[in-house]
Amino acid sequence: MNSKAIITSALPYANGEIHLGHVASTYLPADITTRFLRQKGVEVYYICASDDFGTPILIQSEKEGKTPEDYVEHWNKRDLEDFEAFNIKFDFFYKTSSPENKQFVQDVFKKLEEGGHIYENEIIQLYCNTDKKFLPDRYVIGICPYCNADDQYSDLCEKCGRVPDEIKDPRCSICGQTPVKEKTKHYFFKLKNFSNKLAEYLDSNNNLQKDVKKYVQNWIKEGLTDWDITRDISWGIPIPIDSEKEKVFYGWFDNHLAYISSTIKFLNDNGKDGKNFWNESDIYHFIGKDIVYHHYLFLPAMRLGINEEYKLPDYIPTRGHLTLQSKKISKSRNWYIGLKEFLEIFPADYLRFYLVSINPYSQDDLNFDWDEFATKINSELIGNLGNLVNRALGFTVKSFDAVVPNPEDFDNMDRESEKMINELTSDLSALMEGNHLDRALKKILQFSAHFNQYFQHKEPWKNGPGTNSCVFLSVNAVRSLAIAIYPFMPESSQKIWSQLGLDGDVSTQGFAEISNIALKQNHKLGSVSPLFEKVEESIIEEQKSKLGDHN
RNA sequence: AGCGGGGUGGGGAAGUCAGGUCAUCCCGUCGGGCUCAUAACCCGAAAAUCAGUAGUUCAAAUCUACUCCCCGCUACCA
Repeated sequence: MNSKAIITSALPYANGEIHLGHVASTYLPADITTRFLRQKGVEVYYICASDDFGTPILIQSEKEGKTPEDYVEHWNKRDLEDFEAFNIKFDFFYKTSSPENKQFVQDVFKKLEEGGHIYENEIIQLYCNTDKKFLPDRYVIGICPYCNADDQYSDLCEKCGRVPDEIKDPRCSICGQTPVKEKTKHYFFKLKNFSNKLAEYLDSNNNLQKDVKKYVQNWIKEGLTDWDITRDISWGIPIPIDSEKEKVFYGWFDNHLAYISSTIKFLNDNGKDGKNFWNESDIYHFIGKDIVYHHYLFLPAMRLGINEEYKLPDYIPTRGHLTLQSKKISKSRNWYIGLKEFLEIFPADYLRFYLVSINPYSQDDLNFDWDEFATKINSELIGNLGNLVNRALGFTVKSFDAVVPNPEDFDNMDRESEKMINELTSDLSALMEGNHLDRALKKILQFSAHFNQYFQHKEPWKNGPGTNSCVFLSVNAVRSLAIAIYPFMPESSQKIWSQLGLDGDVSTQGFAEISNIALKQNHKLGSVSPLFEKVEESIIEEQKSKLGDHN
């Protein structure tokens, strides 16, 4: 394992709030991985930024009568607040509209141009004579050529989900007039040039998921198309060519470069050589499956195009989309749960626990189900893990005056339990390093279940022989759990830590401490109380009834 | 259409890449126990020809071929 790592997650588009789907696939897995690597002693930084540019933001800000600057500033702040409430802890949350990113993007463009990877081409684009501007993407609405739904964007039909090649009956989304076709000069990135090198990169990187790799390799085999990287709008990073004042870069040209520019700024501000650090680190980009194309092809191609001045990704953990009650999340149909709204009802750790437990390391979609959420929280988190913590510590308080007893000679069952503690570190490490967060969490529950059984068999409340050993090992198992669940549920982890009577921040404990039997006789526990409150069915029913139309 | 992923006891999932140690986990049902613990927890039982067919093999949920059925992606989006 590399001693340095940079972790990023897909940049939230600054035009709406963070919802459950966002955090499930990218921000939460990335946050957990960051916390885990830090426990392993890796110098790791989790960097993110808001994605500020593009047509949808420009249009929306115009509608709301705001400048795009103010508009994205608002969402940048709000998103960060929501992330923090969910204990997604970035080391730095910046923005693609930062001066550093502007500079960086323009530099990269120039280098690509010098390298012969950029060319100009005239394309035909719709132009509105009333508004005197070109109309890319969402500036044009019309009839979807596939399903004939009216009032759809030219770059996306929300009815059927497809991307029209050419929309029927095009209209300007600002004034409703029919636009005309005009020629305009655009810049293209020669993605084709990189087919071989991309194939090599994908082949040689064994950390990438096999299924995603296959999928991308097929695209390469079918032949890549060069990529239009400019737009005729005012909101974006200007093209660094004097005669092109009216053009900006397409959002997907500039946004992922903010991974690098934000990291460099953060590290340089903290007295490190950002570029060196980047190149010495393992680079992780956590994404959802919808942006595989950009991260497995555009992003590496652009880094290859500037001679790998910044190293290519080592890991691109890609996860599926979240459905809600088995249906696609949709804001317009009110089939949607905002992160903020959720956290007003349930603790962050409940959501973190549930989302991880249903989220495999694959592109498979996962489903948020309210009933399943309640069951998993009540029976697995509370009935199994919470119960063990509470019964082991509570019993020690009641029967041993909160003091850890001196163990007697271990019998077979004690030794087996001791072994479980000894092996938990390596069992979990293997799973977490392989990004199998769901399996690691299951392993933790298995561990906890074992100690529930052990406690039951030993019947320490009867105060027979072996009671001291049982209490001794159980309390130490709780300590192991506290450290092990830290990446997943940092708040609960810290609570257990305090209940154990341990000082300081549990996050400073190294991962190997999980297997250390560190609480010796005479250690005094803190004050003990149940960690979790059960999820009430009535609240679940209330939440379910909020979804969907209420006309 | 192409590509990708699936079909495992009543429900939801794991296991499939490296075939045997495997039929596992959670919920539910039934019976028992315990009383330290948030009506928790522990033990046990019923219930699956692991979609179907054919094959490879000493051995297949796992590999191969074909068939049926689901879902996702195809360059906007986590």
